[in-house]
Amino acid sequence: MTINISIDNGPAQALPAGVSAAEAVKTICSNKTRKKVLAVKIGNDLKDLSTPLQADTALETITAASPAGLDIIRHSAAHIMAQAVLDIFGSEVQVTIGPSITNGFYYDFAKDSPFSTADLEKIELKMQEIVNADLPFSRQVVSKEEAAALFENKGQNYKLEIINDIAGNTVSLYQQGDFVDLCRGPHLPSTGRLRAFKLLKVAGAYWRGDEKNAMLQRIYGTAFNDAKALRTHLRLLEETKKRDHRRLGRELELFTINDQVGPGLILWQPKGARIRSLIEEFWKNEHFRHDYELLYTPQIAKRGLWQTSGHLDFYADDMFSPMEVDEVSYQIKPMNCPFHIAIYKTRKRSYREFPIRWCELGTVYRYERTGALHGLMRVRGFTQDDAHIFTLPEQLEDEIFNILDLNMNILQTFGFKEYEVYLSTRPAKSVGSDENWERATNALKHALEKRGMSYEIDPGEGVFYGPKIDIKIKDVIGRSWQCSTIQVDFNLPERFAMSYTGEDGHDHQPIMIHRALMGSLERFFGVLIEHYAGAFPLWLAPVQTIILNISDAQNEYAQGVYEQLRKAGIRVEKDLRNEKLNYKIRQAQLNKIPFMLIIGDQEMADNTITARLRDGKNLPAMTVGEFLDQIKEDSCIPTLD
RNA sequence: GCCCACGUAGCUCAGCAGGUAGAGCACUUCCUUGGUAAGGAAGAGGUCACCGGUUCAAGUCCGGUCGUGGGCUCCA
Repeated sequence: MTINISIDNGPAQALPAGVSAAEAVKTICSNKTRKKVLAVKIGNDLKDLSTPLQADTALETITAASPAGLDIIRHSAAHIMAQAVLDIFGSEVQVTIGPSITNGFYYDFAKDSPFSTADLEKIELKMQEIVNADLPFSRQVVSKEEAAALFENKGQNYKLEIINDIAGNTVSLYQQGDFVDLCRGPHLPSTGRLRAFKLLKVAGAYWRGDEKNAMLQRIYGTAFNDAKALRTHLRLLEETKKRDHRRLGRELELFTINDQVGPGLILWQPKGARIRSLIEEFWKNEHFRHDYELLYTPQIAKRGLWQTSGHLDFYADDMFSPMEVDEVSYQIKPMNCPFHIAIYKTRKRSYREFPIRWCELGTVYRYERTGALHGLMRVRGFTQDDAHIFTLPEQLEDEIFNILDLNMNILQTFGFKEYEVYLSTRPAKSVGSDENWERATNALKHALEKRGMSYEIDPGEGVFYGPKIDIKIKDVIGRSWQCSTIQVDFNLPERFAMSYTGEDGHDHQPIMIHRALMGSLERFFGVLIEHYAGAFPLWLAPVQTIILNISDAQNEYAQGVYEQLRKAGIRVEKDLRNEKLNYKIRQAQLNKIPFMLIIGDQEMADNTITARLRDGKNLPAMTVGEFLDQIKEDSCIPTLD
C-alpha cells in the first residue's frame, strides 16, 4: 500500500505507508534541504522526523531558520544538559522542567547544594560528549501509570507530580542514551544535531514559580544552529551590557543610588536632572496645550484618607509604614489620586466644567521587595506623570482617544516606535455594575480602534475598579517596560462620594480616569538611556556643545564663543585645559556630547568655529551666528503638532 | 522575601599558602603649546561595606548585618 506525501507544497509522491517523515524528507527533498530539516509540521502540529506516516500527508519542513526550529534545538539542548547533570551528579539531583525560552533554554533541578560556575564547565564538557556520541532521541507513548512507575523507580518525584497534572491517559517519553524524560516534544533526530550551545548562568527558581514551594537550581543556557549565530548572540549580550542604564548612568554622571540614602531611591545628578527637567518642561507644555491644568499635592496624608480611598484594604502591603505626628497616624503616598479628589471636592461641580483634566508630576513611594529593585527600572520612590480626568459618561470615549493620541505623540517624540498594547477586562473580583464595565470597556476599545492601534485583550486582567489600557515600550534588549497606563475607575468616585450637578439639576457621579504616559520618570529615563545608549538627541543632551581650544593662545577667543552660546540659551561647556586636542576630543566623545566646537589659530583669525559631530564628521567652519541658526530648531524642546 | 554570586582608591580590577595594601583610568602639580578618540613626569588618594568571632597575626578563615548583581513558570 502506498500513500501520497507532499513536502513544503511540492508535488505529491507515492511512498510506502508507514514510512517515517525522515525517510520521506530524504526521498523527496534535495540533498541540501534535507540536511537542514530538524522536524516537520503536519497541520498545526510539530512532529519528530521519526514520526511514521500512515496516510496521505502534506508536510512542512522545520529548519533552524524558523523560531519553531530554534525552539526544538534549544529544547533538545535542555534535555542534553539534564542528561549531563544526571551523569555527573547522579541521585543527588532530581530533574523537573526544562523548556526553551526566548533566547535559549533552562532546566530546573532539585539539588541540595547549588551548582557552581565550575560545575557549569563540567556540565558543558559532558554535554559535548553526549553530542559527540550522536545519540538518537527516541519517542515513546506510554500510559500514565507506566510513566509514573518508571519515574518512581528512578526516584524522580517532580516528574510524578507533573504526570498527575497532565490530562488524558497517555504521556510521551523521550529517551537519548540512558536518559529518559517526560516530554511533549518534538526533538532533534539525535544529539549530534546540537551544533552550538553555551551554559550562561545559575539561578534559584521556585518550583512552579511559587515562593511557597521548594527552591530549585536553575541553569540557563542558549543554543543555536551554528557557532556563528551563537557568537553573534554572545556579542549582542556584551553590547546590551554596554547600554545598561546603570553603567551609563554612572559613566555619564546622570544618577546615583547610595547605600546610606537607601535602596531604590534615586539621586539625580546635575546632568540627569537637566534631562529630567527638559522632559518635564516638554510634558508640561504639551499638557497645557492640551487643556490640562497642573496640580501640586503633598507627600503624606492622614491614614484616614487611605482608609477612605481603600488603599489600606487593597494596597497596604505596597505602602511604607505609617508615622505618628501629634498622635495622628500619617502615611506617605503611593498614589496621587485621593489628593486630586480632595481638590475636586473643594466645591460643587457642574457638568458644564467637564471634562476636568488635572495633571501632576507626583512623587510617590511604594514598598518593593529588595530582590525586585533594579536600577531606575524598579525603585521605591518615583515620580509619576499622573493625571486624573473627570468626565461625563458620554465624553468617555473621546477623552480616552485624546489621551491615547497625546500619549502616542509624546512617546514618538522620544523615538519609540515599538509598542505592545493590552486592553484588560473585568476580573473576577471587582466593583461596579456590569453595565458600567461594558460601557467603559467598549469606550476603550473604540478609542483604540479609532486611533488605529492594534491591541491584545488581557481577559480578566483589569484592576478591580475598572478596565484599563496598558502600553509597553520595548527596549534594546527586547525587554518590555510598562510605561503608559490608562484606567477607568468606578471605585474612587463612589468611595469619596464625588458628584456633579447635571443638566437635569440632579447630582450624578463622575467617571474618573487615571492615566500616566511615561509612567514613572525614573523608569522612563532608564529606558531612554538604554534606547539612546546615552547619546541623547540634541534637545535632551545635558551638554549640547563643548568648546575645545587647540592651545591657550585661543583662550580668550574661546571664552567669548562660550559666552555667546550661553547667552543664546545653548547648554555649553568649555575644555580649555592644557591638553592635546586628541585627548579633549576623546573625552567629549565618551561624554557623548553632540557638538564639539574646535577653535585654533585658523578659527580665531577668521572669527569662526569648526564643529565636530558625535559621529566623527565635521561641519565646515562657520561663525557662531551661523552655527546657532543651524542648530536652533533641533536644540529646543519640541512642540507637538 | 527566597536561592546563588559579589562588595579592596571616584571608576575597572589585582592581591587570597592568613604576616597590617597594588595597577590602569580619573584627580592635583610641573614639563610639553600640540589640529580631530589617550604626550611625559611627579603627587595626592584606601578604618580592604559594617559588626562580631577564630588566631600571636584577618582584605584574606567563620558567623551575622547591610548593599549590589543574576534569577524566582515563556509550564512535561
